[in-house]
Amino acid sequence: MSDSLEKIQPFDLLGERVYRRLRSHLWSGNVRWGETLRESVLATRLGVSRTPVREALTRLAVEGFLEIRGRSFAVPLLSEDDVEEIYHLRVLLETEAVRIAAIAVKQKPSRIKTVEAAIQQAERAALEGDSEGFIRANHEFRSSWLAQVNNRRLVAAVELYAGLVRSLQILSLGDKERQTLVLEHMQKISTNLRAGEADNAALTMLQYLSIARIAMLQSLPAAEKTQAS
Amino acid sequence: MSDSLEKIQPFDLLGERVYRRLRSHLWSGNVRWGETLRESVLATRLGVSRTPVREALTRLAVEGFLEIRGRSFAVPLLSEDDVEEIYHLRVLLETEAVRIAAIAVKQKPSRIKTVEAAIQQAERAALEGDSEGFIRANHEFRSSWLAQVNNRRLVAAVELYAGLVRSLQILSLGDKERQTLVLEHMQKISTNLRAGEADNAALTMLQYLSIARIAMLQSLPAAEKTQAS
DNA sequence: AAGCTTTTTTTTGTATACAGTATTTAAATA
DNA sequence: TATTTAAATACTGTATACAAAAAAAAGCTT
Repeated sequence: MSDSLEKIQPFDLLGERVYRRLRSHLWSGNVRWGETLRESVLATRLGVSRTPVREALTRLAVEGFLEIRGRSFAVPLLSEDDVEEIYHLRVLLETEAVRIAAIAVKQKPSRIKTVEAAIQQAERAALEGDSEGFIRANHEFRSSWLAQVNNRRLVAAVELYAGLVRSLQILSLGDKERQTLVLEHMQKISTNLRAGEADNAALTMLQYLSIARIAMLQSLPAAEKTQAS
Repeated sequence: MSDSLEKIQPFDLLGERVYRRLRSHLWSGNVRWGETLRESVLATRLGVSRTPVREALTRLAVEGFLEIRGRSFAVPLLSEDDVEEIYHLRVLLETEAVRIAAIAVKQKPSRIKTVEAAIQQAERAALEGDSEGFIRANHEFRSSWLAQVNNRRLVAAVELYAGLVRSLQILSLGDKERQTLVLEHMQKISTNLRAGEADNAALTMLQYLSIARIAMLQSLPAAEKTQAS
């Protein structure tokens, strides 16, 4: 499978590395929602100049991880409406994507292996009370079935909208009961995939996302009512 | 409706203006597919420095209007697979979006007016043999029904993927017969919307996109087979 | 002349400089 | 003391400088 003489890839540029660092920083949840970012602060803390920071911020803003407030970039404060919008899209995209994955697994059953590995990882994390590990496994689970989807743009879109609520997952997936519920759905989806039941997989995904949506809404930061004068 | 004392908006920054100019340049079709762009050339021609050009290129790349080839930005060469990917997504997103629009029109029928205006514009352009005007009207038509969709992210996604094939439309929508076919579907969708028939609107949209997909595939630039060594 | 080195040129990636704008702080007036 | 005005500060937007990398050109060898 792997080509020992594949093209050697140039090491990551600063702009790329800053982008990834900032994105995972946003995902980490250690940010104040609504906070406005100062380029020079980030640049200093990351030990680079403002140029690659600015590039990273631009990319993050285009993707929706940041918003433009006035002339600066800010961490968006997700409202209920935002969560509704995102979950509407997630249902649309992920039910379709998982359908495609089910068909792919049907054609070559061995493809289910990575999915099952991710579930085992999640089971272990849930048992050990390792919330961070559970979130990682959850992400691994999504990657594993998405790997069976041959539409790269669809995959990118799924990952994008899932990523937009990632910081809320930390609040939502810390709960033990919720972990069990999520785990059950992961297992059910895996079963559907293994059986090649595209429609069932889509249905289970819908159910999962409905639960996740409610969890997200509950763990939403209290929206400060800003009044226009 | 309009507030005479609404917030005065700052004039567009260079980065924004360059972004729009480059995007419409890409849409214009006056570009060589696969061509690799040189920042300094663009900067000189636009009379600005490389900085805002770079910002615009970054944004365009994130959105998929450009691709990163090595260290530079390049105009992507759309393959058959790309068109299939994009149309798969367009069907998914636009059938759902038009459903929502139909419900919105049902609740307030006057909302159909802008849609009908766009169709009239298209009819006039088709009659006068004004291809450019027809493409504009086609775009106007999409904007008008999208304005009834209250999910901003869904709207943005629809516009994004529609935009990715815009340069191909020039080749595809120049044809007189095709214009008639497209016009018929626009009218049918409008009728469905006016009647508040969400499912029918979605179905008509699917039919329209199926036709458009084939047209796009036919007007695809001959793919030069690049062989890896 | 074909292929390999070496040199030159071009182009990008990042840092920095600087001007204009927004924001904060301080001063002044009522 | 509250409010307005003025001064100072900080931050962004854009241009430019410079170094490293890539590409192109020239020279050498066989």
